[in-house]
Amino acid sequence: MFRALAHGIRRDILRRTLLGPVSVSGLALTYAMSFAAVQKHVAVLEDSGLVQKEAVGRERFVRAVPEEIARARVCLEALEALWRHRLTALDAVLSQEQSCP
Amino acid sequence: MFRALAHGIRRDILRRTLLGPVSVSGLALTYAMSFAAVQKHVAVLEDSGLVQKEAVGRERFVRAVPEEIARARVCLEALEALWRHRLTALDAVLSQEQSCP
DNA sequence: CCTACATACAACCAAATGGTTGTACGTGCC
DNA sequence: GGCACGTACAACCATTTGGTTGTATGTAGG
Repeated sequence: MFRALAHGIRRDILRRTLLGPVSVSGLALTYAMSFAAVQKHVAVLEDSGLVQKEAVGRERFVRAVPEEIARARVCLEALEALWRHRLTALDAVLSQEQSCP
Repeated sequence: MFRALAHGIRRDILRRTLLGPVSVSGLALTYAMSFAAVQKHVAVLEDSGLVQKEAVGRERFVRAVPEEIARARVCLEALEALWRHRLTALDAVLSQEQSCP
């Protein structure tokens, strides 16, 4: 999932599909690459769950799944929490030392 | 930077170095891979700014830079904010329609 | 029915990634 | 000094990634 976020084009696709469903070709005409390349990026995003496709006629509309983005954010928050926990543990040690003259 | 987070081993190194500085060899003996491979993962983390190395004698202690992790989190929060903004924009449109009988 | 379009998918290619081993260098210790 | 250890770095290899083009399929519209 972080792998899917690791590419600028894919983060941009995510931004655009967060604002509302966009067809794959609608996405493709913005980027200086082939339609098939954009299709692959969408596929990577879809595999990671960050995006879903919905068929309407002959078009596939791509829309972001904000819950999955939240999962990534929560993962980073857990890392930061680890850091804060380490700080409070350090505080505990220091206050112990203070209580030992 | 998301590229650096995209590998499980690197996220694990990040977790461990958040709790306190660890030498590269200290990190290496936990993983079922060569020392050089772990060295490369640390280098990727260092290039992305998520981690810093400090020389003490012949050892290099690796410690996480929580501010950089926060930057990644903030980036995801911005995406989620985009989503919420889209919702409020939709609300605005709907309430406008309600006000047009 | 035929054409045009949106998509899917396979085959191919160059470059990046993730791993290995081997070698060299600096440092701590006997 | 000499040895062991921790690290750096280069060379090499397999696999993955990111892109291309070409071909096939389904659907909308005249």
